[in-house]
Amino acid sequence: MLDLRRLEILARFAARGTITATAADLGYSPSAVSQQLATLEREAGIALIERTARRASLTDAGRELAGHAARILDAVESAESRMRARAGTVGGRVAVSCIPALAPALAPRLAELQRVHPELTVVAHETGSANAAAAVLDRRYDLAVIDDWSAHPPADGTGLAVHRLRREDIVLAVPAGHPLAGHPGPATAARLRQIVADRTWLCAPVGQLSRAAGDRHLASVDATPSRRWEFEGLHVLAALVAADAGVAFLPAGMAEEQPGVTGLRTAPRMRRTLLALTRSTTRDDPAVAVCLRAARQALGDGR
Amino acid sequence: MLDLRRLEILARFAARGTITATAADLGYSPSAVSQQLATLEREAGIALIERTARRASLTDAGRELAGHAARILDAVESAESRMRARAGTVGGRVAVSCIPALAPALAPRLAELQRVHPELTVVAHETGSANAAAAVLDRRYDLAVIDDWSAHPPADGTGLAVHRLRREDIVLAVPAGHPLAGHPGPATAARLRQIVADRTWLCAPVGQLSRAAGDRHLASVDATPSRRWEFEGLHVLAALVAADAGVAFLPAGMAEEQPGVTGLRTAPRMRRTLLALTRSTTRDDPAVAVCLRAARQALGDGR
DNA sequence: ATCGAGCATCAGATCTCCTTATCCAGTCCA
DNA sequence: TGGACTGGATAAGGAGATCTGATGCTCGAT
Repeated sequence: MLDLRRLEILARFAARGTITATAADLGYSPSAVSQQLATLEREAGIALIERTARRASLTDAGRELAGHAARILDAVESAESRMRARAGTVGGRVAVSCIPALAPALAPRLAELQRVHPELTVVAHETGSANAAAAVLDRRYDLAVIDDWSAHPPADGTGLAVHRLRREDIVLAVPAGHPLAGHPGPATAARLRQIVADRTWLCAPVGQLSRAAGDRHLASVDATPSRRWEFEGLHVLAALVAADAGVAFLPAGMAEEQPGVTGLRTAPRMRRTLLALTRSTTRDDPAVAVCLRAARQALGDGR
Repeated sequence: MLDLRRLEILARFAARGTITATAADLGYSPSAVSQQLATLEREAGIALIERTARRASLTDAGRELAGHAARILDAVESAESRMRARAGTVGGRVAVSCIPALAPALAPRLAELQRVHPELTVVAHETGSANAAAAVLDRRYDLAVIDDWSAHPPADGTGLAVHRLRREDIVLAVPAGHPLAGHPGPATAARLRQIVADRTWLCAPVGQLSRAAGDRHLASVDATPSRRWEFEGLHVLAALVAADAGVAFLPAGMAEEQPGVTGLRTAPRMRRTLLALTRSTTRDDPAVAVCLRAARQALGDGR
């Protein structure tokens, strides 16, 4: 009978592509991974891996078996979650990912969990929203807090459970001294076109969801920034606006909290949604549930 | 992570009910089973087994986990079959069950397989048709050859693949010296009513499918045997008819082969269907496929 | 040409798991 | 009532699996 741990190694290898990375992910030595994959090939009775001296890649059979492995591991994880739910024990290791901007708000809540549930180990990382879904499905994280800048955030899908934490309005952040700050009407298309012509436009680097959403909005009102500066991190953008370095789109809460910044409602309205992602196989796991609840308390809008 | 072998032990325990029987099924000592189940409980973090001194039975959690285990093991077996199909190798162990009457015809074909495919091990048993489906689903057998005496044989169902091998007419077998043997018209209702009044009715014991089907037929033509003898095995019944001990329903082929017996067509027509059962998870396994092909050649009607 | 990344293989230490032996608690039966 | 039997748990020991660390190989990049 095929061995579950070997199947897990194969699935991880399919996701990562090299034996060394697979070993690092799983906490084994590359040697162990190499041996286990060799054993799995013997058990399966067919070549799963194409070996060159420097590179190992999956054969067709290997790819197919990795697919089966993913489904099998899902079923096992699901069964484990159900048992933990029955036992009602909060324990084990939960890997959490959070976008950097929200980490300061989330971390204390998670730290508190460790106090309430001594058996629980939370491992938290900061990562962007872009690949979070894949990372959760890949079991690199069990819970990921991300933001979604599109009008219609994703819903539960293949293996992924999506939990809406909060909706936030996006505002045009201008320095408190700016003429528009005195007339706090909405940032209409005309106003936007004018301001991007006058002032430096501050935004996230290409590839970030907030950048794409902001660019879409500007394009929709036919506003083309005359000068762009790119910075990583919404808090950095907020500080730059306060320092009169330019203007930017920011979440309303963040603009309010930043002294020296005034936020103007956008028209048409622009929003982002804070989401938490889990695997549907861990839906029943109490450990994941308490982490999700902590995220709701730290970041949710109370619903 | 839950261990696959332990899950298999749990699933088997759920099917058998005692640790000793589980161990016997899997070829372990009871001690090993006991230890593995204890380990599984520790891993699952919840009691799976209710232990009294003399009896071990599943808790609710244990029953649920056994259900998950069955699905997981199905997925694993399916993956294994797919890999074997890709490799195209006929090997491993195939457990075959066959109803006693057909075993003499099937066995030589299976023996030949062992010659053609040295890597293949076939383990054959004779069992009745009644519990064959459950035994196949339970992995006690990989292939079961059974007969079905109902008008509408079962089709593929939950996890079971049904392969039709042959349909056979059922005839009324009378001794060659009997008056009806000279007038080989069909055994109509009237003739049946008369003959069961005159002669001893030979049939299989209660519980056999052939017995139930025969009784149904007799009842449908309102014929009540005046005297019954019950014997196990259709070949035995054929020999008894030849020895002028009575009359019986027999498959046409069996009646023809038996010297001293004449078969009369039944009206309405009565038939049995020879079926082979496999798990749908082993549909792709070449080893099961060659055994099924052997059964078709030995017992099928060439379609 | 040299270096480094990635992988395979080997030897040894550790750990897992199975078996045998023994014990315990009910149940059956005389 | 008291053995014999059945079903299960536990302890000890050995066989086998698996991990690590060391070593060597190949290929591509500097």
